[in-house]
Amino acid sequence: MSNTPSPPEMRDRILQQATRLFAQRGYGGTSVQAVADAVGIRKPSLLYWFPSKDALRQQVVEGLLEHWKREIPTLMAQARSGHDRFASTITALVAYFAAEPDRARVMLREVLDRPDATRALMAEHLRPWATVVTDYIRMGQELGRVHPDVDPEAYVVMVVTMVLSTVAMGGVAASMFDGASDQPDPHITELVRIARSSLFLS
Amino acid sequence: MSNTPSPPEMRDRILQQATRLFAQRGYGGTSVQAVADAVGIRKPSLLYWFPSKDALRQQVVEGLLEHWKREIPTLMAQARSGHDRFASTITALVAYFAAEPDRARVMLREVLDRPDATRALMAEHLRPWATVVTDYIRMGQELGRVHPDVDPEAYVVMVVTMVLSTVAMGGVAASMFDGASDQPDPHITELVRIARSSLFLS
DNA sequence: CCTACCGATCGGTAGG
DNA sequence: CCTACCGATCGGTAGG
Repeated sequence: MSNTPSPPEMRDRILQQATRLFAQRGYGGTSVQAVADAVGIRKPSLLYWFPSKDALRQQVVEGLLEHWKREIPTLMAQARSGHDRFASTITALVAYFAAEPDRARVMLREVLDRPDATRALMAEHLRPWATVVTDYIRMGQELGRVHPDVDPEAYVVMVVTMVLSTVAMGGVAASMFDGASDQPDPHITELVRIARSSLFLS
Repeated sequence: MSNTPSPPEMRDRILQQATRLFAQRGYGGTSVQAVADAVGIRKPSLLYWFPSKDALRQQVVEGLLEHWKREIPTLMAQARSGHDRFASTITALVAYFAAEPDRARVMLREVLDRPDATRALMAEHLRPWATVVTDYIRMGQELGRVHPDVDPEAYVVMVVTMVLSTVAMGGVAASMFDGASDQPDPHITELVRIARSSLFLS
């Protein structure tokens, strides 16, 4: 009788296109009309599923964090001990983000646009996992495997910042040396090396 | 006879306010009207000094890069040899950016908004200095003072990324652990430690 | 540097 | 999910 698709499908399609456009042009640079066009519906139809542009933004961000909350445990499970485990886990983490750079871009933009609110949201969703890592680092310090002068909290923040930024900028300064922006691997390799080498002793 | 101030003054006032607003709200989220209001002039007056919003953006970015081009040599001169020199230089570098975070924020946003054009611009302005650092690293490797598996180019990119992002996000995840966002020092301290410890041997 | 003004687009609502 | 429509604001121009 009605042409209205099942709610979850259309909501997801809208969120998907909104994420893509927010990532590329930013929230302020993206009109509701542009998102509607990308989905293939009229603007008022979009505003039926999301009552306002700001509500759409909130849902996009909330969706990102829920997504990570769901996926991180799998990545975390790999890292239990030693250098190799650590390196492979952080590699997996970077690869995971690198596979969908738009999520990292939206998150970075969100931090720039609304620092306080975004910090609060990230804290709420990610703190449990951050705590697991900092506990692991402190244990490593007691065992004499991790540099004693590592600040566990600050270290985690810096690594997250590096991963997010590197993925989001997609090898920004790759062409600081040559014009090739299609091969981000050397930077990711170096990122992993830096993270590992600045953490463990020996 | 005329109320028109000397060109450089008004241009600078406009660029200053535009930098502040672009940093806070992004280019797409900032109207020409908002910049004019901040300066205290009418919109058409702003468009007399800068022919379009896009021209204003270009001048803001160009101004940032020229500014850094002028200041970096001073910071660079400190680092000639050894761990201490390196640490103090990178600390000075971070402190320099941290003192005016809006510049870092605009640059980060610019990379997100227009990746290719921004990479080209950064390359043009910063490549000479990047080369100095990579040469220094390679020399250190030959002398056995720097980790042999450091990728000099990628290392520089990663450190620049870390510095820019950390300053721009102003301790994003500071409140991933507690609510205090007014004390970015531990992150910067850790940043310097990571950069140093992942570069030098011993 | 200002007043006056432009067409286009903005986010959003009415009503079905 | 659509058509029709709203006031407000957008970047920009004319002309002085």
